[in-house]
Amino acid sequence: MPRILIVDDEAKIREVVKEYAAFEGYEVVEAADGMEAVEKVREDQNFDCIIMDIMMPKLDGYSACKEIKKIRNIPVIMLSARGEEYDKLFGFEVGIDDYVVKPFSPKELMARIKVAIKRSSKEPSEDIIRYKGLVINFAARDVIIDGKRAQMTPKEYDILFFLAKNMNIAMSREKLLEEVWGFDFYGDDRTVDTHIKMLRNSLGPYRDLIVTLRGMGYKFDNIR
Amino acid sequence: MPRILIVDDEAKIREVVKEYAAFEGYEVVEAADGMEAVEKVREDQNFDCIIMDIMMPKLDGYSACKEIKKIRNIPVIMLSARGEEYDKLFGFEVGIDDYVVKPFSPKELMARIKVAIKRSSKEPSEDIIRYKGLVINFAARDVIIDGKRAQMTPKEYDILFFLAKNMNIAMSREKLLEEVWGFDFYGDDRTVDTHIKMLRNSLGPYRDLIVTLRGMGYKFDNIR
DNA sequence: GAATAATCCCGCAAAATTCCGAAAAAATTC
DNA sequence: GAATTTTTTCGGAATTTTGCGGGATTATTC
Repeated sequence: MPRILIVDDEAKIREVVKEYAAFEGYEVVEAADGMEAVEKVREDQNFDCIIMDIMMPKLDGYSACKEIKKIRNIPVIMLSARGEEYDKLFGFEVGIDDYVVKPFSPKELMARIKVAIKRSSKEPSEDIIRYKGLVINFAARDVIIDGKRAQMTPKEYDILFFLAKNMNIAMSREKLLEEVWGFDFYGDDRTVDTHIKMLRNSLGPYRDLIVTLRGMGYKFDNIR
Repeated sequence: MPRILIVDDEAKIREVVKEYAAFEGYEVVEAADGMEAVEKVREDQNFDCIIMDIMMPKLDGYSACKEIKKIRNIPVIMLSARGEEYDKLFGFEVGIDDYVVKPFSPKELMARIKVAIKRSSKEPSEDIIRYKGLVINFAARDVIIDGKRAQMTPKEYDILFFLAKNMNIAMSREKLLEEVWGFDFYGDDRTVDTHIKMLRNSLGPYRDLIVTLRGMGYKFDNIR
C-alpha cells in the first residue's frame, strides 16, 4: 500500500485529498505546514509521494521541498493558486516533480499522484539486488544464495558487483579488465574467462545469470 | 534549439502554441491530425516533445501516441477538454507523459514542455529501437522478436546494430566491411551477402526490414 | 611457509566465419 | 516479351575462431 503525505494548512483540503486517496488505496499521513512535513519525512522516510501547498506558515512549500529532497528523493506534487510563476514552480533547483492548480480536480490530482509514483519507482534506487533466492548486497559486500552466504574470492565479488550494477548491459573483456582490474592491468584477456568460470561455480544455481556474449564479453542478465 | 511538434485540428490553437513556443526558443512543426503526426515522426525522428490534442479526425491522440511511442520514446503532452477520463489520459499503456486541460494557460503549457524535455533528456538515452514486435537493445546487446529473445551470432548482431543505428541510410558492402568487419579485413565482398542472409533468417518475420539495394548494398528500412 | 587467490597455458568441442558453386531473381538488351 | 547478362540468394562444406574445462604456475595473504 503506497503511502502519501499531504501537506496543507487548510484542514479542509487535507480532508478532501485524504478521502480520495483512501479510495484509491493509499495510506495518507497529514502535515499542517512545511516544518511538520520535513519532520515527518525525517522520522519515517518511506513516503511514496508528497502533495504540498506552497503558501504555508512556518516553512513554505518551496523550502520544504528543498529540504525533503536533501533527505530523500520522494516525488513532490505542488498545489498552488493560479497566477503563481510557473517558472518558479517547475524550478529544477527546487526539485518539484509536478504541479496542480487550485482549485483542482481531485481526479486529476489522483492521476498525477499515480504517475509520479510510477515514474519514481522506475528509477533505480536500492543498494540491494534480488533475483529469486539470490541477494546481492553492495554495501555489506556479501552475496546470499538461497539463504546461505556465498563464499567468494575478492575478484569474484568485484566482477559480480560490477556486472550486477550494470545489469543487462553488455560488457566486453576489455571493459571488465579496465573497470574491475584497473587500467594498469597488462595481462591476458582470457584471465576474465577464468574468473567468470569461478564466479559461475560460486553462484551455483544462479550461474546462468552471467551470460556469455560470444565474440564480445559477458553480461548480468535477469531477463527470463 | 529544441524541436516540438504541435498536433491539433484547430489551426487557431496551433497558432497560439507556436507563437509562445517560438518565444521560448523552440522550433515548431505543425500537424493537423494524428496520422500526419505519426508520419512526421517517421520522417524526421528528432522531436524533443510532442503536444497533441485528443479529439482529432483520422487518428485520435491516444492511437497516435501509441504509434509514436513504437517509433521512438518522445515525451507526449496531451491536450483535452475538461471532463475526460483521467485514468485513460495517464494510461501507461498509451505512454502519455503529461496532460493539460483546455482551455489552458500557455504559460503552464510552456512550463510543462520544459519539464518534459528536461526529464527525457535526463534519463539514460534508452538506446532501444522498436518496430512492432522487434526490439533492438544496443546496451544489452540483444534482440527481441515478438517477445522471444533472438539467438544471433556476433556478426549478425554487429551488422544489425550498425544498420539499425543508421536507419534508412543506404550502406554499400564496402562501407559495411569497413564499419562492421574493420578496415583490416581483406576478404570477399560476397561475405556480406552470406551474413545478411543469416541475419534475415534470424530476424524471422522481420526479415524484410533489411532491404537489398541492387548494385549497391543494403539498408535497414522501417518505412512501410 | 602454508593456504588461498590470481594468472596463465593447453586442448577440445562447439560455434562462427568464410568461401564456393548453383539456383533464383532482377535488370538489360535485343 | 524472350533471351541474355548481372546481381543476389541459397545451401553446404572447409576453415577459423572462441569459450571453457582442467590443470600448472606464480603471486598474495596471514
